[in-house]
Amino acid sequence: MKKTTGEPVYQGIYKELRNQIVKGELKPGSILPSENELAARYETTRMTVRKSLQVLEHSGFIYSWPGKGYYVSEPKHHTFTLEFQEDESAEQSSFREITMIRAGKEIGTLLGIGASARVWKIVRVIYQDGEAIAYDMKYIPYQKGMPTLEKEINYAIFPDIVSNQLPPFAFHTKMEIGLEALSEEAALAMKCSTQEPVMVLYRYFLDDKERCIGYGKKYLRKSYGRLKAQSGYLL
Amino acid sequence: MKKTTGEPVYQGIYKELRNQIVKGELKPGSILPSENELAARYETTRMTVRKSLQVLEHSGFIYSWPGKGYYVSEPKHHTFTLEFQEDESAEQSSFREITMIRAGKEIGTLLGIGASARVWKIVRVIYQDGEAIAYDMKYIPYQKGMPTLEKEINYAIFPDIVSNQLPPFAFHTKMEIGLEALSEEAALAMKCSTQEPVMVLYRYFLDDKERCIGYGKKYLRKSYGRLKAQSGYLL
DNA sequence: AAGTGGTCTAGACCACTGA
DNA sequence: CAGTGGTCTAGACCACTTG
Repeated sequence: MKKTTGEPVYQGIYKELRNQIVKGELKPGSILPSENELAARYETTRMTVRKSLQVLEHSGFIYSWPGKGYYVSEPKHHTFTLEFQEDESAEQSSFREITMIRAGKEIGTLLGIGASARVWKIVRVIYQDGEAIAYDMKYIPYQKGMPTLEKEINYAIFPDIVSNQLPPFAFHTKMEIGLEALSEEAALAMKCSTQEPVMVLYRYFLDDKERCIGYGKKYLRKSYGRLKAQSGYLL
Repeated sequence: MKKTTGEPVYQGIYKELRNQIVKGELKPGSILPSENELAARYETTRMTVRKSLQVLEHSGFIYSWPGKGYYVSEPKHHTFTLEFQEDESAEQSSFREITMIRAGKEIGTLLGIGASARVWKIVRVIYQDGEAIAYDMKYIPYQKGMPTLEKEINYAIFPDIVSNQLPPFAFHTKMEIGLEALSEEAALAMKCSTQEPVMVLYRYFLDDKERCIGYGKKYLRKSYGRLKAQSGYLL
């Protein structure tokens, strides 16, 4: 293929194939031309064609079946991406409180420790325009040799706290979104009526062996707004 | 590098580098050895090393800066993946109703059509163990030449409906998760008390020009359970 | 047996970054 | 300037699928 512009050859091939898929000329399940045929058609080599196909594969448009060929994928319209940043803009407007408590049965079970084990409890109230919109609770098992948590807690973003104990790529998070009534404790701190319905974000920080090393629960009042998620393909 | 097992060379290199990152020996922001140095160290070629690095890059562990080198990324602990399947298991237990209505102001605005335009409204109640757990509403602009929707509606999964009009890769979805009180209409159909708090999933089906071609609203009662999301890295 | 994708080699030229 | 990653070539051998 002639290089008429500064655009890499493989990107041109990628775009042509992608457009055929997006337009529906190549439907899910149908097979693509083979690497050799594409290489011949575009007057280039297999490796360059493979680069195009790998980009298509990563973008979710196609998959390969060794010995057979490349096929157009079924689009994953059920997979969403949700960005959840922890109160980055709310630093000043959030009030915090740190206490050391006994885990208790519920938290102890979640964290895989005894009910009488010591646990840091970190509480924040998130305000917006002078109104309390969320109530955040974090639970972290206490360990000897832990850095003075009170000092570090200024950066009470969850991943950062956990990162003090584990390398940052050594853990992952599971999140659940549910519905509850506001607890008395939270209602009191937010100065609103108890039993008010709220969305709840449950967060589990897990190490590589799926052991829970941190648990968070966050009440979101209606005024917090909606959580947003996206599904789709990069065009 | 000697091939002692059937494992590809690039996978071995990938795993070694990945383990160093996961263990924290290579921290976010630090630079990796250059392609040439890795090629020499593993007694292979640049192209093979590049394959390893590309896998690492796709997995989110590193990024490249042309002219400088490869660097360890900051882990994205704030990006979650949420799978939301539409009631696939509930086929038999869901009741449906299809009507054609005038869009009205709210729906008309969302769909970018006039308030008096015709719109299909598709309603389903989702049951589980004899109890209504969710109430689903979908709105789709009526168009001439549309296939008989009543017939197609047996497959009333949203992406499939939209696919009748557009190729399956030509649209994407935005979703929002919020909190509301149950509408009278929904409470009536589900035989529960009106004003009951529920989670709400708002879904917007958008074409490549961000025009809304379908809108959905789904009430989830507490008994529906929690939505689940994950963030993390493949090890 | 012929065709497919998966892996790998040993070069090449380019644009870019930093000393 | 030397070093880096980005692109590209023209081959090669392998395991797998299909007729």
